[in-house]
Amino acid sequence: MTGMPATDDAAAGQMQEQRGADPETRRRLAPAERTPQILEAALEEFAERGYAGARMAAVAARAGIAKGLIYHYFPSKAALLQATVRACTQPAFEELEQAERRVAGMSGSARDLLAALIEVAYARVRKEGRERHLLRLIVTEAEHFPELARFYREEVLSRATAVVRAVLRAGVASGEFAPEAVETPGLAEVIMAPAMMASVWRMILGEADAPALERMQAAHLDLLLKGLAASCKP
Amino acid sequence: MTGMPATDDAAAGQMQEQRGADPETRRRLAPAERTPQILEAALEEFAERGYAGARMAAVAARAGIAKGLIYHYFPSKAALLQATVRACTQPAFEELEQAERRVAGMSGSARDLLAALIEVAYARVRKEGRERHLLRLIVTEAEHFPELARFYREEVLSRATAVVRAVLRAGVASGEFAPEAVETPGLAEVIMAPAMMASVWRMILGEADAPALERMQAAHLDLLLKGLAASCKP
Amino acid sequence: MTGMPATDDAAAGQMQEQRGADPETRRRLAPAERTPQILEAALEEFAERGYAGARMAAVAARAGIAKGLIYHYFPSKAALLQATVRACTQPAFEELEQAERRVAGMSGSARDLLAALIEVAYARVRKEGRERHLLRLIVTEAEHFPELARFYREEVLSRATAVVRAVLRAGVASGEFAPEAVETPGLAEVIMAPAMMASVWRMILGEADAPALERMQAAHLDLLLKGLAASCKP
Amino acid sequence: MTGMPATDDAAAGQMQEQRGADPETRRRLAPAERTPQILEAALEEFAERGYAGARMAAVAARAGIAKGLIYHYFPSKAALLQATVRACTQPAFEELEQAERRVAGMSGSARDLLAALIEVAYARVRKEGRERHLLRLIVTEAEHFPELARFYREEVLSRATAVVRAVLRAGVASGEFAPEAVETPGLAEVIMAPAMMASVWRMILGEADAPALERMQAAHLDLLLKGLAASCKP
DNA sequence: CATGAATGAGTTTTCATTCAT
DNA sequence: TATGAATGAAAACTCATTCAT
Repeated sequence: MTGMPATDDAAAGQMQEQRGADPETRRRLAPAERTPQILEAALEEFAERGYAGARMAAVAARAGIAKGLIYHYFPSKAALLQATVRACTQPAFEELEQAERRVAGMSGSARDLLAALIEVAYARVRKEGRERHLLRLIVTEAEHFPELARFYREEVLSRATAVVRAVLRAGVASGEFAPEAVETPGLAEVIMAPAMMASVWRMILGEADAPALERMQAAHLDLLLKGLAASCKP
Repeated sequence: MTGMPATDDAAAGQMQEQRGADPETRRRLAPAERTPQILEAALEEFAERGYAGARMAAVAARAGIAKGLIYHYFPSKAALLQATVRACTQPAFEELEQAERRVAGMSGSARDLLAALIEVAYARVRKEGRERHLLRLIVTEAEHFPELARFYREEVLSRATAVVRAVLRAGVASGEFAPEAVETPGLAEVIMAPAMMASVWRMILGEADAPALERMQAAHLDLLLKGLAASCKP
Repeated sequence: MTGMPATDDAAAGQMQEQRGADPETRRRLAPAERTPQILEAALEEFAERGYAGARMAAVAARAGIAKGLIYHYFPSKAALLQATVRACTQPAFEELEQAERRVAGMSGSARDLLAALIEVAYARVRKEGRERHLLRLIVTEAEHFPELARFYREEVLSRATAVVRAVLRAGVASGEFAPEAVETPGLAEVIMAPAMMASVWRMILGEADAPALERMQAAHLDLLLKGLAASCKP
Repeated sequence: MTGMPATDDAAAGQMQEQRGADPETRRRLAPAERTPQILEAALEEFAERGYAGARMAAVAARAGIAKGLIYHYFPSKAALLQATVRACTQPAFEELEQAERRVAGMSGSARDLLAALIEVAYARVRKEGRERHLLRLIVTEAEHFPELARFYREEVLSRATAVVRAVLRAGVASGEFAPEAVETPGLAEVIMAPAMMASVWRMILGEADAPALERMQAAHLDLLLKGLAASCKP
């Protein structure tokens, strides 16, 4: 009994669920390549666990790199979240703008416009991935990270509201929608709420247990068309 | 987003002192008194910080007791959350039932019924307190604590849907609402979504920055009345 | 949702494995009755878990009383162990003395005496209960509680050695045993070791897996009779 | 037994500093070096205090590292003990095997063989260090950690018994020992018990107060030679 | 005498962060 | 740039002991 041998099983190296390839390949990337890799991993981890529950080690593992390397790119956990939000927010912003332009650029009746708007909205909900993660982050951490609330307010809510209002104005102008549609404050929010709530329900209940999107979308459009129609006299 | 973690607001200074009584005497309470006290504190802490972010010491401080005492009543942090959810869920359930009965017991036109339903829904959103906390918990932690998702699905979503459908049926039966109202799946969800989303917006943006409730409520009711009306021919 | 109800399941009162009778019966005992009850419980707990591993709450539970009551009788955990050892040690001491006298009082050949001695020794090993617990305590805690070592040295080892020597002397005197038997230091220890080791083996391996007592006893006696015999010329 | 817990001897003062190197630099070692270092420290601590009494902080201090580092290598206190036992057990096993071979490889009379066996056994007892610690651990914690009991049963007891039986067989074959020696079950255990008990006595009473090894060894061998001799007619 | 709620000083365990290699 | 061993401060949890009832 001269040397106490290292027990093979118990020792080091738990939680190696790297993503990246073999250890050789993963070395020496330029910051421009490494950064988005880390941010992607961070987004997933933060969205899944929340800020407090996220572990830097887990982010590193998801990114397939060592813990320490994160600190070459971001000075702290908080900074990583900040960067994550910004990185996430930028494309989301662009995508929203795109959708906005798409709707704005449309010709046709206001009813078709509305239908297109609704379709775009539910399409966003259907989509997996970054946006869902971002929403999760917003809902979960907005209270603690004001930038998230700001982004949601300015880039999501008010933009969406603006688009809806534009459509309403077009409909009223063309005589398709009742004139009140442009004068009722809060209407735009009511109009877009169901699609957004569908997203939240999916967050809470999961894809499987949440209300079916197609049905909601159809019922939603139908209700709006009737409810906004100029000819409608309740 | 300048100094990431939003300066730990209230509880920063090092855990605020007791709640009510004098900090001197060590009060001995019966478990039946102490338990809800702890659960109350836990609900606040969990809702405010999320499960991972919540600290047992903070719960104890909120309840005005020593850390260790919590473990006299609950064996672990997870168990405390579990108990908190259950305790929280029970009264919430009862209140929902009450609201349900109130609507069900109403006489009058379906349009009045609908108005009443909407009023009840927004009234819930307006109310501060435990419910808001519970919602926060659900949205934030449902993924990690299935009981929360279960509660939301069974006690909130499906109940609410049922009530809405009942109103729709009544309206169709009385000829006030168009017949499709009872046949369109997903309609009930669309109908109640705006009120629920209003709650989520308040969670994300705070009381001040969220869309105004009264406006939404009015626009919401108006849209529904028009959209559901039998006479409406879009 | 007015009061947060106490969750029935999670709350208080784990580990009630009282021994005593119904809660009414167990009240108000005179110290003379309560003390041994506690000491008994303490012995079991200390023997089973060791000093550090023993919990006062567990002792109380074993004794069927409340934690606090122990402190009416013993000022601290250490004091409880001390008292336990003393209480345990006293009867053990008496029993040892008795066995000593029994052997001393025997008439007959030294060989019979030796057989009787061996029988007494193994009988002790066979016996369950307090002694086994005391031995466990001694082996486990002697290092930390000198009184235990002292007791073992003075009351167990040296007494046992003395008895063995007396038998040897008798055998040599009667010519049955070879004269060296009284002059060889360490022989007495060697003679009694197997019975004691049998006890230790039972501690380590449990009743079931330890070497069979009957076989050891027979082999032991046989070996001694041959090995000590005056007629033996190896 | 005056001041119960025997004044915490060495480690009292507040945890002795490092072991070897300068306390300044933070040394980065390969796991293959650090692991045995920790296991060594753990063995000492566990042996000295028992599982329940051992403190992770003390293990860390003995190893000259920070508390947290232990958890880099072992997930919990229990796992550390487990690993310690395994690590400890491996060399012990090898040494036992060596001793076995040494005896097996001997030529000469069975009496010489027996003498050699006894010498090996007492030599083990005399030796300080890891073995003593392992024995302590086994005696103290076998009940709670079955692996310890298993190791003792399979690697110590049964091996030792086998060696003794081999010697007995050789002696009977050569006519030196009486034929019963191979047929008496339990004899092997009786034969090796005194050496083992000597170890236990040292554990209980300390080096100083335990029966003298040399005397026991001499008396032991003498008794065996006489008791096993073919020529002996008691 | 008796209870068990309450405390507080530890102990184990976790993890962001640092730094030797 | 990259690693993961190492640290330290904090958080979860335990339990001997106290004390209101």
